[in-house]
Amino acid sequence: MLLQIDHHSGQPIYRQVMDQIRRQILAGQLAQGEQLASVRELAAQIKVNPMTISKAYSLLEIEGLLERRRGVGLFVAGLNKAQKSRSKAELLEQILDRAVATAVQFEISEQDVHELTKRLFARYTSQIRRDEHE
Amino acid sequence: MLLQIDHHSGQPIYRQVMDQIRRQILAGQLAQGEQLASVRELAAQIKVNPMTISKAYSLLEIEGLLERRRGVGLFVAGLNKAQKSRSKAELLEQILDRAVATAVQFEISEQDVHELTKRLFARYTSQIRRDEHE
Amino acid sequence: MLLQIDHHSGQPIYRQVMDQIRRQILAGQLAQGEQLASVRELAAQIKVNPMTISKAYSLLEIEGLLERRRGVGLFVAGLNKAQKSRSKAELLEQILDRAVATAVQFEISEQDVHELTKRLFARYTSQIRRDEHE
Amino acid sequence: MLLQIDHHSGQPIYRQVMDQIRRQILAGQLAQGEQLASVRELAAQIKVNPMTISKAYSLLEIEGLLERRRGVGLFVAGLNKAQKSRSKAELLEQILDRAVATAVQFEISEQDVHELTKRLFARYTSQIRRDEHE
DNA sequence: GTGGTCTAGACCACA
DNA sequence: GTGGTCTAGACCACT
Repeated sequence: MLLQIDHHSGQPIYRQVMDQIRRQILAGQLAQGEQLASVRELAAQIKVNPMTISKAYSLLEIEGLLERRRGVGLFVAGLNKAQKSRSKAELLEQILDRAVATAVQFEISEQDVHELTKRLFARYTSQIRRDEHE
Repeated sequence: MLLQIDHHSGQPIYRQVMDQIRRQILAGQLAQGEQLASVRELAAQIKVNPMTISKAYSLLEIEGLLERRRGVGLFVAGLNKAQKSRSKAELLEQILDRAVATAVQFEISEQDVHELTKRLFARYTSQIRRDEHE
Repeated sequence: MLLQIDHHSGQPIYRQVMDQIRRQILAGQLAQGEQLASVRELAAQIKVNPMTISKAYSLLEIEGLLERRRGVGLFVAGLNKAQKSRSKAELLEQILDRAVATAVQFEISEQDVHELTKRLFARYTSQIRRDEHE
Repeated sequence: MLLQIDHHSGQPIYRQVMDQIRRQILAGQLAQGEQLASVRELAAQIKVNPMTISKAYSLLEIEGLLERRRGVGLFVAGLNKAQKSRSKAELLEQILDRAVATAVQFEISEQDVHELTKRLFARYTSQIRRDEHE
């Protein structure tokens, strides 16, 4: 499990951990039933206080995304495909809505937004290609 | 000056004030040279402590968006068009980038994002039409 | 009487007025017995509230640098040469002391300070030459 | 960390704190990565309200001189040598410029300024020697 | 433990 | 009238 923590973003670390794990589960990068890294292991990896990881895991368990098996560890909970794609769509719409609202307020045209979107997609695609060739 | 404060968002009030004023300045809804509502006035309007408003104003002054005239009040600072449109574009790109990154991670196609964007724009446009007919 | 007011310096306007008049008196640019511009006149010239000028004048009167002649106006008070050159030396030493203290704290050598001083003097000298040719 | 606060200087306390910490960082007396005294600790030491210290620290963070580590404390930010010596030179030049401008206005010769500077340096040097023998 | 936010209320400086 | 500073004390979020 790869996590990127930005200590200077103002965003609490436990939230950054939660967000990234949640996204990986929705994206299928963390498969259902898969075991997560232990609190200590993950804490050591990203060099933060174990309490911080524990908090993130607990909150994800409350959300129903993780399942605790006592004495064993934490696992990715089952989530059917419909739920998953609904969650994905909702999360995307929520973020995109903020972008569109901003564009409308700034009187930036739909056309300009469309072109900017294309540019950003192209950037990610070329990024991925580079990663694959490494 | 109209501000919407959400006391339960977790986002600090002074930041909400800053964000909304910053956006209004960039959008031109607050014109250059215009005097802002006084600290006490705005504080009374949104029912918070004057210090909270004062803090928001001070930080915006440090950012260079506001200008103080001692004993008189605070005014929208001069900002040339180029700076303004650059700031607007940057803010939009920053938000849109998150949306695209999310779509890529979730393997949602550029086409789907485009259509969702269209839907969201349509929603705002009809919203504005309704507002105009009031 | 020429005054330069910087509205963005943080320094109160009435203090800027006081400092500049005090310096001009010490430098002899405002001669003993000379009449000062009236409160209204000066206020109009530098575009500030007349109360601000009035405050500056009153404080300078208390300091003994100005003399009020009722119904006539304010005049530069008498100050003997010895007092004047002592005041000048004191003011300069006070400012220079801060510079030296800073250099010592930053471990900038006396030699470097000397050379910087030379450069700054040269800058002012060429400035004055330009002014004289205008 | 030693700070001298003058409660009667007219200069706001939070600014005095900022100026002194800024100078200590530039002078290297506070090393990069070093943890600062906690808000409560420093507040107790100089007997002011914690918010006053907090304000000073926050503004220095905005300036980029300090770095926050959430739940841990504040640390001196990394600043490369070039930036540091540039900042030092700028601060010194700014102060020295005022001294030279004053001398020019008062028609005090460059030679006299030079000698005064020497005297002031000598005073600080002997001061330091005394401190070292204590 | 750390810093951040907010309040209520006081007093000051400025124009 | 304007904003700026400071206090005392509360509560919260983070590690």
